[in-house]
Amino acid sequence: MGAPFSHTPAACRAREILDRVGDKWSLYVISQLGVGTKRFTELKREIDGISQRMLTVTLRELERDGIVSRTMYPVMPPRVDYALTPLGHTLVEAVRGLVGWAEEHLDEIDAARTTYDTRAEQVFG
Amino acid sequence: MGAPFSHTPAACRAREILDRVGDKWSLYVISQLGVGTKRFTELKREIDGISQRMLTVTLRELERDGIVSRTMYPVMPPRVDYALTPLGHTLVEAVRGLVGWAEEHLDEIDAARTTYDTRAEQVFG
DNA sequence: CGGGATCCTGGGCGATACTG
DNA sequence: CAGTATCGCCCAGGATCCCG
Repeated sequence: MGAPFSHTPAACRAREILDRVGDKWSLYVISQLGVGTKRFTELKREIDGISQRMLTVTLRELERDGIVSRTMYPVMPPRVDYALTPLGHTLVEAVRGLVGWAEEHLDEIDAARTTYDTRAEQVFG
Repeated sequence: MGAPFSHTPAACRAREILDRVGDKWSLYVISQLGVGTKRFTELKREIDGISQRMLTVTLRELERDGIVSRTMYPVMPPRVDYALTPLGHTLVEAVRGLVGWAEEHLDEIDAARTTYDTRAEQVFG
């Protein structure tokens, strides 16, 4: 106790996964694949605002990390299925904790922001 | 069940906190403050590689979000203490889950990367 | 000591066009 | 359908200087 997550070393580990999951799109992709196996276009349609480029890049990254599996069918037109690996599923579980925290405390954060901004507004013109 | 974190809406919530915690320095600052109250220079010394600018920016952001408290003493030379708020402490708890996942699975990720890169190396020259 | 103000650069990301 | 390739923008964040 005392030390939160034994600070420096553990914080580094945490940052490593934040670098994998904390980018703009990874979490959305992981979230969608948590529902079940999906095809490329399906993901593109469901993840609002993502470009085909970023979907490809994100999927490659996640595949490289062993979080997402890619299954290609040699047919015309091409068909590729994406799914979470077992490792990917454990990640979803881990992230669930953060989501819970978010749902529980996001209002407090918004309130704190409003308070902070209002105070700043009063101090200056 | 089935849906991991009821995908879209919850994934958005998760991204909101990832935007707060997932930047380059926030987690390090939070981690250090989890140990106890610290002064500006103390944090700067303990967080390797952070610039005074980014420490200031990060602290302001966390203060605005109600995660960090700032106490100023009107003395010369100035003295400012930073500490986690109660909300900040709950965040540390939530992040602990991710840290645990990191410690447990980071080796698997590294292995997956090596495998992936090796395979790519064999396919191309 | 604890910052602000400025300037500058890298690379993350979007837009667009082309392919098997 | 499922990508790859190219270009270019933007801004997070580093470096530097100054100030109460």
